[in-house]
Amino acid sequence: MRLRIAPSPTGYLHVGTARAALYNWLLARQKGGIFILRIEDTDKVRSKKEYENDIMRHLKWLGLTWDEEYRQSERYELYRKALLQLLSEKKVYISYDEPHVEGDRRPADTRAFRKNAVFEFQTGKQGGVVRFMTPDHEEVVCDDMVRGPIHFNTDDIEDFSIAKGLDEPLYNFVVTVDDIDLGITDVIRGEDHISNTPKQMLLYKALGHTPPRFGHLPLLLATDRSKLSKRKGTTSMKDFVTQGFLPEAMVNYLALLGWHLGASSETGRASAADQEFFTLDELVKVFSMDRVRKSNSVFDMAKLRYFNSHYIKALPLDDLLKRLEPYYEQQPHVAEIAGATNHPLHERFRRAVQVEQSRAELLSDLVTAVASYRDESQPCDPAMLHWKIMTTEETIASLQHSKSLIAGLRGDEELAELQASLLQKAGEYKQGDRGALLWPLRVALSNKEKSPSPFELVWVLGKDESCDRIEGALARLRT
RNA sequence: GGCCCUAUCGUCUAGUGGCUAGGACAUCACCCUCUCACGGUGGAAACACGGGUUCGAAUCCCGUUGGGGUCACCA
Repeated sequence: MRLRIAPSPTGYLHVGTARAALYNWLLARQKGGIFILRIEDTDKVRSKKEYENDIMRHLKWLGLTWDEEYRQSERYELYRKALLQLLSEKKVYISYDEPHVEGDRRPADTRAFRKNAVFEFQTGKQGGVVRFMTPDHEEVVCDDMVRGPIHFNTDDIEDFSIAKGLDEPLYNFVVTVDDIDLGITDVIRGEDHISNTPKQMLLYKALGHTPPRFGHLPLLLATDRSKLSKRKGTTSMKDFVTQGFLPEAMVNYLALLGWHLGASSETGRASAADQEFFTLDELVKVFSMDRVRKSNSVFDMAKLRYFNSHYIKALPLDDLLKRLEPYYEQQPHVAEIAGATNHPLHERFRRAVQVEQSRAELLSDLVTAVASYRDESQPCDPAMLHWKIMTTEETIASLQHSKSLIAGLRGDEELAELQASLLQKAGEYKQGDRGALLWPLRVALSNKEKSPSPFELVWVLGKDESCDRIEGALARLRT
């Protein structure tokens, strides 16, 4: 089994391309086949090396490694040979006709070009286009892996162009020549290629080969059910990366968009126990084309984020710390602390990550959250420190009480131990109204209305920094 | 417009002739709780429509409507 992903380097790796790559890769790995990356760079004007690099980088980021690599720009000899062959067999012809009359948007009657057909390029004449001599009244049937047989009538297919001159072969032609040459057995691609399929099947026949199996995947749609475009949201893999998505989440979500394992119970009814979390390795085992859906799917950022937070939570701390590294440039001073294990604030940083881990949906958010644990944060609005209808005197008393409790700590307590002892003290304070003790403490430590619990904050900041912050808050209250 | 694909909660989906139409995300309520998250429990929420076939249709057939793709000397 030989499969391929054939992106054209005219843009950054698109999420739709990534999904097609994933499905091809999964099948190849499952069947012990070969997964090929073929860069379709015959469009010399729009193809850019930058895009090619981006596509490769992000396929790797997803974990989709390839076994063979080709570039169409390096294979022109192959296309030229095939073109000459078809020309000599008069299965294609050269046309110098203009495809469209000026101002006319109707499709041209390309078959009419046949009356001026020639089979050799005229010297000195510009703009000869090679067209396929599409047969009349023939049925072409594509037995699609996801849709079943799709019927086409060749009368609906024009004499499509396959090359500009001898040295500029066009899409349908290069794809076919390459897929034959590379021995591609299965073509899994987007539904937008369905209309190309009969043309390519015709070319297979003309070149004396049997077409591969085709499988056309449903398309990814924006929330308004229109085509997924840059304006409608994130589409390129590199943007998902900078936003802080994990490849595990991306792979998992993409796999589920158009594919489903099916219910595990015999009744056929799904239950909460049904699996929706899959690693790449698990997908290799259970993925199958016959469970691919036929209809298009809307790309839902909210669910992707849900998967992302799930995988962030599941990451071991050291692993998570490593994944965070690319995001430090958004918070330069974090990089300094995180990078040096002997930095005085390094342990605090690690603890901050640990505390924020369960709260973050995106890696970039996590880095931002962690950055607020540094020393030089601004003192807060004293009014925020009051719990319910506490007076300034009561709040001061509360904070002083907290401070004496924290000052009495050994300083190396585990989080659970620390929480238990502080919680007990809070229960004894003010008839068990914990907020009277915990709210001012938490606000004094975080300078925020919303934050992790004061226990976690003390654990992260340490005894000394915690006392300093409480002292700072007290000073503000007294003025 | 021609050709092609497609149609279950807002979204992703389970379901292949008999189900109180199930799950997940999102949403709402409650619980947990000093706040925000996390977590837990519960609720609201769907078979596009019209004809058939059948004892019986979300499931099969036809049509309508909606959505999508494609109609380049791009890929």
